[in-house]
Amino acid sequence: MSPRQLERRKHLIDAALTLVSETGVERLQMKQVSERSGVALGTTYRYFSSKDHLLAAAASDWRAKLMDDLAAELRGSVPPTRGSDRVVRFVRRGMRAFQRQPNLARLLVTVTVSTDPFASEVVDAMAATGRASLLALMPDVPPAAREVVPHLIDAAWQSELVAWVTGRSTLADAFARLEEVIRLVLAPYGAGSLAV
Amino acid sequence: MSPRQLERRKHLIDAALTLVSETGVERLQMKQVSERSGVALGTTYRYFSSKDHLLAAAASDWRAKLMDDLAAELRGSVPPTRGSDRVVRFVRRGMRAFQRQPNLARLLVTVTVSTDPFASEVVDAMAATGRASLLALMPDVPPAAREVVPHLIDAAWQSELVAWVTGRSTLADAFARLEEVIRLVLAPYGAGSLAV
DNA sequence: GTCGGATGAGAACGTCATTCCACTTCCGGG
DNA sequence: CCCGGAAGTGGAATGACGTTCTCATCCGAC
Repeated sequence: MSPRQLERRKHLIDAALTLVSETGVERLQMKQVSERSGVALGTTYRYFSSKDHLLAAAASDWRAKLMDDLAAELRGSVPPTRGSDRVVRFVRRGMRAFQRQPNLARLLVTVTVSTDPFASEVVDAMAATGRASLLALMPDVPPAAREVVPHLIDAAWQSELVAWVTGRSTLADAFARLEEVIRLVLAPYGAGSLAV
Repeated sequence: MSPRQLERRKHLIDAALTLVSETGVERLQMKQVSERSGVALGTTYRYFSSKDHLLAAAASDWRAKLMDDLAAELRGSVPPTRGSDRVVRFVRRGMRAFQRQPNLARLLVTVTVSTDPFASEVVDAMAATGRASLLALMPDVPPAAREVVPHLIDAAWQSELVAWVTGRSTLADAFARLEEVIRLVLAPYGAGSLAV
């Protein structure tokens, strides 16, 4: 892919993200994306074979930025000693980011349930990095649980995200439940850290 | 609502469920529903103000039947003593039901992420009954955890359902992970039951 | 019976995603 | 430097639906 093409691709994704964050996924039209990005509609389809494909790419892009920001943000502050606090803090910041960009949060959900194969790949990749980030925050969890626990927290997070995005719960409630889950799941491993 | 009208409503929902299970949600057309049910298209919209509304009603209906079947099925066999086994067995049967009706499972997911207000209500109600069923299977969980634990298992279940429905994992893998989650979460409360 | 709301049957409308067309513009190999 | 084909442009055309509309007919309450 030539630099020129990479740039076009980026413009498409940026335009999609801008438009989604402005008006929501459901009102996103391919024509708008093409206009806003300065790429012809037909060409758009040369880069992304379908709207779902573009949405998945855009979601992935945003999510990557988000994780970078989160990592940087956390690095800048003193980490709490207790494992569960670290995780809770991480999740709280994640939720805040969603709050700032509700339309992009909804985009994430849309892509998560998309049956487009590319979307599935992207979602898998996102889930993997998410679990890795969580795992990094819980060094005291024993090997036997290092697979399940992050998976579990990720699932709970997804679930709250969906509940919030669909208007079934407030962000505060969602976070509260999520925090409860985290504390419950990490409780058995917290003692060691406390002693440090 | 007259009996006549209740019947029409039922026909609409049945037709929707039949068509969805035959061809999948994405190919479901309102026109087909109207033809298959013998209710005029315009009338359909008098009963359900939108496709989402109809889908939500249909999903709710199916899910209710499903839960009844599950309850009956479980009642018919000897319950294992250990709490986590009971829950695992319940979830396994649930998963099998999804396997039998993948298109309806997908319908469930579709409705779960729908932003239609009626859909949200329905999803909330479904989640509540699901949690109640789970809770009934874990009598040894102490009061402090009787809210979180079912919630947690439900979230994990949702998450696996989505992963399966979108082709990100096989049903076997989904169930295996789910079982692991259940055992992990219920481990602290299992001892008492074992002793019985 | 009679009248008004409900229904049937299906045409008509409006909104997109996706594809096509007729030209330009680019770009790498000769 | 030149040329041919690939890539891009701008926008029209297509096709698929969800939703609404029309109007003739039906049904139940009075």
